[in-house]
Amino acid sequence: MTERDTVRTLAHPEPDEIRLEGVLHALSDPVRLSIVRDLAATEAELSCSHFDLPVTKSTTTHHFRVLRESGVVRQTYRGTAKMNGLRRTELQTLFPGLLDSVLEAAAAEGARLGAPGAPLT
Amino acid sequence: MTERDTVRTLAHPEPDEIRLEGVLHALSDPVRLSIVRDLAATEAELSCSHFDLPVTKSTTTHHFRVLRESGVVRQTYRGTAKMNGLRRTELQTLFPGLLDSVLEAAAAEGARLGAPGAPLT
DNA sequence: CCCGTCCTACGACGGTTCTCGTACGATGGG
DNA sequence: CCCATCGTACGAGAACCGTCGTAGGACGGG
Repeated sequence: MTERDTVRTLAHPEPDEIRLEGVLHALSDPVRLSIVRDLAATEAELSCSHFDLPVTKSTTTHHFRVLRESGVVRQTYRGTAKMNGLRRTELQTLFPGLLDSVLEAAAAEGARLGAPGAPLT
Repeated sequence: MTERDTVRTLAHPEPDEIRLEGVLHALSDPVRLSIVRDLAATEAELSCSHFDLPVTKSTTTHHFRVLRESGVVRQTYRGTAKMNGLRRTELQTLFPGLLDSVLEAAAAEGARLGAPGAPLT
């Protein structure tokens, strides 16, 4: 990394090109929201293939592209793998508290729907 | 209001039927986000015709229905007019802080895009 | 009772999205 | 050098979305 990513770079929107509507739309799909939640659960970057999604690889590529083009995630190549990281800082600067609220809301809904017993441990 | 809305009732989702994805999707359209912002700017309920939207009445009806069916607004008839109010309490209970974050983000983006000079007065 | 206003229903259209399968390029290990 | 792995590109189809126009129903005022 750091300087070894000269080849195969990917286009990302600048902070001032990130649109709230685009971010909300990106997060309004269950598959993509699940990706973002997994990404938010760790500080590390995760490869596309790390995710266990109920769609094919083609569709996975599509969803990651939507997330990247809306400015939610940053993607960098690492050998054959493509690593994904949340653009926390930019999003926090543009829309303070928004990402956290959505993640908390997703967690709340997940607990409400998938675990009525509320597993705390 | 209070008890005069016996006729012509509209179907609204219960709090436990409101889905985060649905709310985010409802808010990801510029017209609908504009409606929600206007609604949030006042405590009063507003009629559909009060809004000055760049679409026809048919489309306006469609957008209000999306907002109602996703659980974002509550609609009640008042004579020939249909009044619209944000479901602040339910949303705050289900997804604490989410609505506020989105509204702040929309305001921030509006200031960033529409008013680079930042009109404060 | 009639009419104007407000909103809805229905049908339609064009565009976008989500999904897939298959075929293809890029990288790194043996 | 070959091959396995990872991701992409390119169709392609089904579904959905945003938009409109027209026609029609409900309400309130004169």
